[in-house]
Formats: sequence, C-alpha cells, structure tokens
Amino acid sequence: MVRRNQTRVTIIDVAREANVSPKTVSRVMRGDGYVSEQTRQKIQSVIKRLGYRPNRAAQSLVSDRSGVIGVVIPDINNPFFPEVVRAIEDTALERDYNVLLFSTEARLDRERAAYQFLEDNRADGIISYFPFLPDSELATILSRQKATILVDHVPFEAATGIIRVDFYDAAVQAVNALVAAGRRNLCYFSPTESYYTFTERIRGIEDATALANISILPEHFWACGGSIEDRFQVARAKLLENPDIDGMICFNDVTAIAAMEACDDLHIPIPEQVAIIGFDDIQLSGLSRISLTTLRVPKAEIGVKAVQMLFDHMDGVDSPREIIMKTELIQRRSSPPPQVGGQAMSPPKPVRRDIRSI
Amino acid sequence: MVRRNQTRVTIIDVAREANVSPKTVSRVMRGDGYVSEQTRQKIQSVIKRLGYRPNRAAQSLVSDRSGVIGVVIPDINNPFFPEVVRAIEDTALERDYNVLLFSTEARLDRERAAYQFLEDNRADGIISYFPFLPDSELATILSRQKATILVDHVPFEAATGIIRVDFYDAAVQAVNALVAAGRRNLCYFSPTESYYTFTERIRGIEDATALANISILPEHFWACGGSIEDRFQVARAKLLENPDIDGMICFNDVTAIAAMEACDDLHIPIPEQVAIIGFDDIQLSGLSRISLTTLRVPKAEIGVKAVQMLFDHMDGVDSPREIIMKTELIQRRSSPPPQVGGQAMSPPKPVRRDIRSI
DNA sequence: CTGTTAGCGCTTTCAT
DNA sequence: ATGAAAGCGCTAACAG
Repeated sequence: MVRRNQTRVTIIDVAREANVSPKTVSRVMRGDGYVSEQTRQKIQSVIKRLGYRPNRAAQSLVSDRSGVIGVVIPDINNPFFPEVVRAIEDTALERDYNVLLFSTEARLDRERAAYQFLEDNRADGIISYFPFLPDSELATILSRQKATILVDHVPFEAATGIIRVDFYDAAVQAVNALVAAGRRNLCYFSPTESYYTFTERIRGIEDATALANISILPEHFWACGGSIEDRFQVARAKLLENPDIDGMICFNDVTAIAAMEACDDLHIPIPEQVAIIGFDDIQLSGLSRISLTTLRVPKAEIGVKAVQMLFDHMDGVDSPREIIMKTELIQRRSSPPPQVGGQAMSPPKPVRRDIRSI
Repeated sequence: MVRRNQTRVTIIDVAREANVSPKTVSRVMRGDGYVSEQTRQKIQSVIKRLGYRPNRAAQSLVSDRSGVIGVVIPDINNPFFPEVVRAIEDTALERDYNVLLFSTEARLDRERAAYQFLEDNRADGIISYFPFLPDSELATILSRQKATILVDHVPFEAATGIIRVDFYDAAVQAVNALVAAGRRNLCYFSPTESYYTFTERIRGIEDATALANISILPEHFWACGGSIEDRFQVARAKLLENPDIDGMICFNDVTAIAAMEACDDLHIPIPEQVAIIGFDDIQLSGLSRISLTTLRVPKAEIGVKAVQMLFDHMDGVDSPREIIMKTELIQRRSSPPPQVGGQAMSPPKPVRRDIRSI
C-alpha cells in the first residue's frame, strides 16, 4: 500500500481543479457570500471528488475560533457527570459545536492541563464543574479564556456565568425527610474537601437540625478521601463505632451507595435501623436493589442551561449571570416514608431508566 | 474591566521583548537546538512575564501534528467505557498526548461527526471501540486518518491495529458455568445489532450448549433495542412468557442488571430460579446488592495496549497488528457455584472498589 | 459575482 | 549559537 497520505487536499487544489480562486471555494464551503449556482455546483463536485476537507488548524488560526466547547468534570466514573455531559453535547451539537471532555480525577495537575489545552486550542467556551483549583489561580486561568461557565461555584468575577444547585435547601429537605421519618441521630458523610458545594450542604444540615431541635454531634460529621473503597471502609468503621446512628445523609449518591454497602456488610438493615439519603439521583439509585432516597439534581437542565449561557455570551445576548436550580426529594426505600400519625405516605417516584447501553 | 483579551501574546512579542529572533524563542519552548544558557534564561523570563503560550492551531498547521488522540466509544453512560478511557488517558498523558473523547450514543451520524472532527483536526491517532459504521464506509474514513486502533473488531485492512477480547471463549465459559451449576434451560439476551463482537458471543453459546447436549431454542435468543428501560421491559415480558428459563446469559453487565431488575420485579428469585451471567465486570457488578457473576474484561489492559499500539506506530516500531485478550470468570451470587458432587466451590472473587467519586 | 493580496502564529530550511 | 525568509492552509479586506 502506498504511503501518499501525508499531503492532503487543500483549498488550493480544489480551486485549481475548478478553475476558480481559493476564496470562492471558501465561500462555497462556508455558505456565505454570493456564488453563482453554476460555479457552486462545479466546486461542490470537485470538493466531493477530491474529498476535500478544510484544515481546522488553519481555519482556527485565522479566525481565532475553534468551534469547540470544553467541559471539565472531576470524575468521569461518577455516573452523575456523564448524565450532565450528554445534555451538554446534545445542546452544543445543535449549533455545530464539538464538545471536548476532560475528567480531572480531582487532580489539580490534570485540571490545569485541561484548561491549558483549551486555552492553547482557543476553545470558544468552557463549562467547568466545580473546579478544585484555588480561586486566585482559577481567576488567572479564566481571564485567559474566552468564556467560562462555572457549575456549583460561588459567584465569581472572572466567570462568564454561574449555575448553582441549591444544596443548602437540598440538605434541609434531606434532614426534614429523616426527621419526618422519626430519625433523631443523624450523621453526615462527605469528602474531606471543604469546597463551596460541599459546605452548603453542611450549612443546610446544621440549620435544619437546629430547627428540629436535634443536632448532629461534631464527631458525626464523617469525612474521607475520594475512592469508593475508602468511603466503604470509613462508613463501615464509623457505623461500628456509632451504633446509635439511625439516619445517614451522604454527600452524593455514589457515596450513599458505598454507605449502603457498608450497612449490608455489617448486616445493618436499611432503612429499619439506618436510613440513608443521597444527592443527585443517578440512574443507578432507581434500581430496585438500590432504591436510594435522594435529592434529584436536574442534570439535563444544568447541561442545557450551561450551553445556552455560553451561546448567549457569544451572541452578545444579555442573560442572567447566575442561575440557581432546586432539587426534588425522590422518596425510595432506603429511608422510611414520613410518619404522618402512623399514616402511609405518597408512593415512591417512578424509576427513570432512559440510559442507553451498548 | 477592559476587553483587551482578543490579541494574545505571540512568539513575536516574546522575541521582540527579549531581543532575539522568533526562532530562538521557538527553540527554547520546544527544548531543541542549541541556545546559550544566558539567552535561554532571558527568554524564559520574558515568556513567564508575558504569559506566552504557543498557539496550538499554528503549531499544528505547520507540523501537521496535533498532539491529540481521539477516542470514540458508543456509550458514555455504560460505566464500562469510562473504565477503559481512564487507562487510555493515563497512558496517553505520559507522553503528553491529550485525549479527545467522543460518545456516539450508537448513532451513526454522531460517529461520522466524531471521525470528521478528528480528521479535520489532524488527530495523531484514534482508538475506536467497535465502530458501528459499515465496513466499507469505515475503510474510507480510516484511510484518511493517520492511525486507528479498532477494539473488538474483526481484522481490518484499513486499521493500524486491532485489539479483540475473545468473547467466543467468554461465552463458552458462561455456558459452562451455568451448566456446571445445573442449569439446562438457558436464554441469551442481547441487543438487536448483529455486530462482530455480538455474534462471537452467540457462536460461543451455540458451540458450548451443543457440547453440553443442551441447546438454546431460537426463541430463547432475546434481542432488543438500546435503552435500559427497553431491556428491562423485554426481559420482563420474555421471562413471563418463558417460565422454564433457569439460566440467563446477558450480553453485558448493564443488560444483566436490567434483567435482574426484571426478575426482582416479577419476584423471581436469583439465582434459585433464574441464574444470571453478564460480561465486562463493571464496578457496579461487585456491589453486594448486585453481586453479578460475570466474565471480567481486562479494561485497563485494553486501554494501555491500545495507546501503546498507537505509539509504536508513530515511532515506526514494529508491533503485532492484532492482540487478543481473554476474560476471566468472576463467580458471584447471581449464579450458583458449580455443583461438584454437591461440593461447595471456590469463594467469590473480591469486589474491586477503586473508583473515585466526587 | 469573483479574484488578489496579505497575514493569522508558528516552524523549517538555509545562512551566518 | 542565532537569524532571515518562506510557507503551512485558510479567510478578511478590498478590488474589479
């Protein structure tokens, strides 16, 4: 097989072949400017015959636009993020923007590398899901980008827009759900990081427990590292140490599932002895074998809105710089229903099983 | 805030500021050629002060290399793929290649768009996880790429290399495990597509059942569309129609979990009445509440090898054009252990819980 | 409606 | 050890 692949068809080749100037070919490719129907057709047939494709690097070099939106997430293995990313992709593709996905694995060096790559490649916009970089460094980095939407981040001068989920309110709902189910000895299980979206939950828990006249002891705020294995181990150890715990709020569904695993391992019945609530409502949580009560985060809506904010900015359209989203309590079997005078309560929400699988 | 962001620092700016030629700056940036220590330091300080970053589009335009490896997968929501992708990313980053991920959602138009994007951007290599495009079209597309590794695809002239999992053997193992557990009325549950990696499983099942002197009736090959909801519904309906089924082989773990859900919904005890086996061994399958017997696919190994094949090709190093990987039976509670004269069998494999979660 | 010219930011000869 | 000039493939501005 001959290796003549190196030299690819350029706009000049097409122009020569069609007896027109490169600019006319360019016009046909991009569908702007006026070109007579006749030349258009001739050029199009040459393009097709030669299999011409514009070199993006060249286009991007001259236009300073890449047609790319970067998405930076902390963890591709947490099913929550792919669910958001799908909505982002669909929305972006509607306007022919391609999505470049970066999973940082919560590592700062990878996060930096992602922004760097996007900057160097002149990404037209970035959507970043709670960046871990310190605010000062982040500000510098964002000032070099064209536009950035931050999700679940405090208001931030250097960002084009912010989308936040009201996790304070979500945490209040979580506490209230457990209290309504008759639980008094709660604990909160979270990562060690003290990032905004994490502390909001804690604030909500503290306020709501105070209001309910119960309080979570300081030693009942459990924290641990990032891997599921870690969380399983810590939950297991803490549950052994604290046999009085009857309600557990976990900072997300994946963590809640690790906690379930720990309960199962210790033969602690859920929800009879310990009730568990998570945040997110990933698909997995709806499986009958998991059936996790959780506060549903509007994942698709977040993705769509984030891209729209970006588009509005590109179009010079004014739009709110900050959007706040609410969560919804999805009552399932990992926590008892509210005890309204011994009454039965509303039926569990239907499971959503709309993910594909190949 | 002043909007003077449009004009970015170029190599010329740096050169002027440092009183050298652009070429010298370039040499310093890339660390090649000779530059006196003194000028190097001066240039480096200017680079830092001005915050200079080379424009990738320009680099790529002149070098015809992008430093990018494209990865095309069918479904980001199937946890199997993120597990492979993580290995790909880690391996690629070791040599400063960035990974661009495309999830096609099993849609041909999105698959085409992904290859197109990678071609237009001069990706230095592509790893494609069983492409769905017809072979003829795929051949054309690949001939325009620099290098492509196909995973789970038949030998393919236009590909740089192929990595295949031996699903024929895996299917044989699955059948044998069920037969050893005393099951005789098996069914196979899969997507409708008749793609290579799918038909291999069927061949294995047919051969192994024949050898065991049982056979799966044609109507016990169940097939259905892509969504989990579809699979749940179809499994549920088929299980109702076929109460004699005592063993179910599912084409992957996600499908197996949908089948479990259907059994649970029908109060069919697993594994007492129906045993279930999947393929892949995603993290989820190891949860005690799922505990799915499955044939473990070496996900990390696939990712690493795929990138290495790409690197070998770039380096002009000879390497095998085809690698075949084996699966390993992970015995868990969704299927009974082998009945060796009523003997108990080897203990279940340990659960791996090494995923991060944020 | 179409072509010419110049230049995007970088690297690669080839000199010096 | 460093620089000058040319050009990668494309498009914007300006002619015609």
